[in-house]
Amino acid sequence: MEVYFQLVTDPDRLKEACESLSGEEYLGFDTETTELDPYEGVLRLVQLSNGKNTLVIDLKPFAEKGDLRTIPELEPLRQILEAEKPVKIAHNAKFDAKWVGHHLGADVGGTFDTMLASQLIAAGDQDRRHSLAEVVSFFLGMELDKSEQVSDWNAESLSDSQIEYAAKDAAIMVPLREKLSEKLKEDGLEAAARIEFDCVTPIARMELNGFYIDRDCWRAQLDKVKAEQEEIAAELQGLLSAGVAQASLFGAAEINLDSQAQVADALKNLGVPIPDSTRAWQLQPLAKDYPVVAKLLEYRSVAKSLTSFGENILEFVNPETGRIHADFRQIGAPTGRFSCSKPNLQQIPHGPEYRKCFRAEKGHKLIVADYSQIELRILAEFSGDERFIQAFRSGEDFHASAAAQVFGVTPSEVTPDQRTFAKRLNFGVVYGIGAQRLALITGFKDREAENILRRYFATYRGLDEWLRSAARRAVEERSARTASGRMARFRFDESERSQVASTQRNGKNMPIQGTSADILKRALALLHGSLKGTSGRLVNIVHDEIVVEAAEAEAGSTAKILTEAMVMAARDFVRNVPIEVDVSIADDWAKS
DNA sequence: GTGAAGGGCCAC
DNA sequence: AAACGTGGCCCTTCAC
Repeated sequence: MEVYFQLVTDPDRLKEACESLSGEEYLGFDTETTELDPYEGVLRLVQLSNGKNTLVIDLKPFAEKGDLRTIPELEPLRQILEAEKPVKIAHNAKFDAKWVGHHLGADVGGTFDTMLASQLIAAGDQDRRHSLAEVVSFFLGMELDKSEQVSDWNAESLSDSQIEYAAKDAAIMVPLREKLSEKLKEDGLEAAARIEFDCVTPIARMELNGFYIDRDCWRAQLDKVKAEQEEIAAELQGLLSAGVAQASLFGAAEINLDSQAQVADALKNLGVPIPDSTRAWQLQPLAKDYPVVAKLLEYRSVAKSLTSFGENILEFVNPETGRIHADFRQIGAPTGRFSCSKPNLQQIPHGPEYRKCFRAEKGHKLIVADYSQIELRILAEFSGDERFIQAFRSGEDFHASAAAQVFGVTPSEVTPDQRTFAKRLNFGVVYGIGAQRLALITGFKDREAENILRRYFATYRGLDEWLRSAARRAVEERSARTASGRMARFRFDESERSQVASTQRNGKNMPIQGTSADILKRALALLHGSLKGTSGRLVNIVHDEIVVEAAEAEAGSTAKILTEAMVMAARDFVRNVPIEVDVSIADDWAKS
C-alpha cells in the first residue's frame, strides 16, 4: 500500500491540514505514545487519515508552547476529534481516546472501533485474535509490520521509518472499516456495533477518572482480617494435624492449608467422608457434623479475602491521582458483558467493610444506581408471559408474588421459605437450571424439585415456551442473539449429550445476559452525554450497576440524570415490562 | 525461574 | 460423574 503522508509540526500547517480533512465521513485515527499508561507517558503523535492523505501530527513542538490541553494552537485538532463527523476509526479506540482525553483534554466524538467490530463478528469464537495485525490479515489479507510499535517515541527527531509506520496504521483503518462495515451489515450486527462504539469514550473517561479508595480504611480492614486469619489458621492446623500426629515424634507435621491435596489427605485421616473434591458446596453439608470442615470453610473464606482483596489492591493506586484506574474490556464475555482487571473492580466483596473504603473525595458524593432484577424483566419481555409480567406490574415484591402464583396462595400468605425458594428458582431459570441442581441448592429431593419446576412452568407457560424455543434455536442455528442483535456462536458435538445440554443452557442465558449488557452500554452512552458540563464523573460499573461521583451540591441532580439515562436505555429493548432503578447517594460504596 | 492447568471462590 | 450462565485472581502442582 502506497501511503502519502505529511508530517505536521507547526500551528499554521495544522489548521490548514485539519480543514482539508474535516469534510470526510470517516478518518483513520491512531496515536503513538511513549508508555501504555497515559498518566505515565508522553503523547507524541496523532495520526489522521482519509486513506489517501495522512497527517502525522508531532506534538513535541506544541508541548514546548505550553499545556497541550489549553493551548489554542491545538484547537483545530481538538475540534476534529470531538466532532461526531468525521467518525474516527481506530483499533482499540479506548486506548487512543484515553490518551487524547488526558493529554489534549478532548473527548473523542464519533467512533468506529475496528477491534470491537472484529470481536462482534467473531461472535465469541475463542480462536480468533483481535490485534491490529491479525485483524488486517484476516479481513484484508495484508501483512502489517508492527516492529516500530515499541520503538523510541521519545526521540528528539523521529526516523522516516517511524513516521511511515505511524502513517500506515492510520491509513489502513479506512479500507479496514469498509470491509468490517460490510461484514457487520451482513451479519446483522450494525445496531450492536453502534452500542459498542458509542460507549468507547465513556469507558475511556471512566478509566481516566478512576475510583477513589481510602487506603487507611482498607489497611485497617486488612489488619482485622489478618488477625482473624492467624487465629483460624492455628485452630485449623490443630484440628487437621490430629490426624497425622503419629507421623512424627516431634509433633504434628505442618500442613499447607492452601493445598487442596494436603488438606484432603488430612481430612481423610480424620475419617471425614470427603467427596471427590473439597469445594465449598460439597463440604457445606459436612460442616455441621465435623467441626474441622466448618473451620476449613471459615479459613478459605478469610484466606480468599486476604489474598485477592488484600494489600495487592493498594498496589494499583495511581500515585499521581491517588485513585484506582482499572482496565475494563468492553466485550469481556461473548455475551457482551464487560470484564475488568488490574484490579477487578467487579468482584469486590459486597460486605460493607470492603466497599466502605471506596469513597467519594472531599466535597463529593457517590451516586450508586442499579437495575432492579433487570435479567428477569428481560426474560419477561422476551417471553411475553402475562402472569410473569403482571408480577412486575403489580409493583409488589417480585419474588413474593412469584411465590404466591407458584404455590397458589395469596401474597400475604407467602412464607419466608416460599419467598426464598421462589427467588432461587427465578434466578436459576435465567441460567437454564435443571431439577437436580435446584434440588441441590434448595435441599429438596430430586422428585420434589421436579414437581416444583413443573408447577413453575405450568404457572408461566409463556416463559416455558420461550426458554424451550431459545434452547432449540441455539442447537439448530448454532448461535443466539440479544435484543440488539449481538450474536454468540456455539460450537458443539451434537452426539455429545452434555455438549448439547450446555448449548441449550447458553441459548437461554446468552440473550438475557447479553441484552442486560446492551442496556448498560446504551445507558453509559446516554449518561456520558448528559453529564457533560456537570461535576459528575463515571467511576465504576458492575454489570447492572453504575457508580458516579459528583460534587455534593450536584448529587441530587446527578442521581436524576443517572436514573433517567438508565431507564431510557432499558426502554430501547424492554417495552412491556416496567423498569426500576434503585439509586442512592452516599459518601461510600457500602450502601445497598 | 516461568508458564499452564486445575481447584477454589469473589462478583453479577 | 453426569454441571445453572459470565468473568478475574489467587494458590498449588507439575512440566519445561
